[in-house]
Amino acid sequence: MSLAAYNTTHMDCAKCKVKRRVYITDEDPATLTKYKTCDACRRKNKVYKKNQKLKMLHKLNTMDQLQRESIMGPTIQVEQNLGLVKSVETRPSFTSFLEKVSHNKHRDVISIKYNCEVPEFIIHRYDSSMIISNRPDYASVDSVEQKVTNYREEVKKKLKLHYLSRLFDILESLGYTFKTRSTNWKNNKFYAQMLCHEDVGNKRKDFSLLVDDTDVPENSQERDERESHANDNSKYDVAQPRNILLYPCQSRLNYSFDSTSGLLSLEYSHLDHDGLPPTNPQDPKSIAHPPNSAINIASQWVKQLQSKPNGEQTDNASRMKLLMNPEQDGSEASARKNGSALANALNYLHRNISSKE
DNA sequence: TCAGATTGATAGTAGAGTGT
DNA sequence: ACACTCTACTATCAATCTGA
Repeated sequence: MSLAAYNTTHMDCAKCKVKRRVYITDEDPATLTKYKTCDACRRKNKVYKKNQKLKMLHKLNTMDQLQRESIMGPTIQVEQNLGLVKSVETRPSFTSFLEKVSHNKHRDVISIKYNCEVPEFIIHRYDSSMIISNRPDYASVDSVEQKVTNYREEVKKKLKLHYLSRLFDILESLGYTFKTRSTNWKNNKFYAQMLCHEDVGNKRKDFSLLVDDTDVPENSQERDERESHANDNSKYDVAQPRNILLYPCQSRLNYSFDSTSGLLSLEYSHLDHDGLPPTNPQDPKSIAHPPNSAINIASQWVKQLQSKPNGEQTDNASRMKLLMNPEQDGSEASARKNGSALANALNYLHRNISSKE
């Protein structure tokens, strides 16, 4: 489209109704077709939205502060700094983060966080233009890739050396070992996830839990077949029990590093093993998955569906009713079993909530 | 068995559009 | 000016795969 064509447009701004013209009401010709409002109106709206957001955040911050004060009394001034985000300098030190982790010896630790800007003398910032522009003419794409790979290796090494090793040392003294679950680079950011070595969530999900042990097939041929498969591990790839106890400790150690800004953030959660029921390492089915885990919920559903006596027909409505209210299935033993499981789960939940208050 | 990579899902956020 | 919805994008997390 020519400039003249743009200037003869009859499109009005949906907000201020001014006739829109390229380079007059709209700097970029593309915005004429992309948006229904002119640059000025969009700018104005953007400023307004930003102010609204700040107001809202300030309001929430004030409400949160009042709420906390009503419960715990006035807190120290640093916490209620008007700036919504604490500056890096006023944030808690890494040592105080480690100190909070150290409490995990006798307490559950839920979602404690640490953020900091890693000094440039520890990890230099990633700058793709530097890598490419400094590339000698003879350099191949491979060598650029190699530089990126080297940089990433360096990041991991330095994070480990300056931060993670200190954290692992504390965890080791508590008797906990965290292993890497996954790592991932995305848009110059490094994400990593670690889990407690003894966390049941760490282990392969055993979907045989969905079928109760007691559900041995009546049919002897079917039963023999199942037993023969039970010994055929290579075929069914069943997780072998190892000689360690497992706990539903809901562990979580996530950290990320922004290689352009140098920002490091860590988040740690882990339930104290002493307060958790250990599982029998010889029996994979004894693994106590957390009550709200998908596998437990699914398992409960399957059990409920299977709990009806053989041959008894149930329509969809009554089956759904049964799922919504499992205690009414008429089977006393089943009700007692499920009831106690539910009660245990609720007690466990309340114990955790009250321990955090 | 493990670390690391890949890929997909999802929650959160910013910005545009529109009506009052 | 304000409130609301919708959409696109981003950050983060989780599942799965692969190679050592």
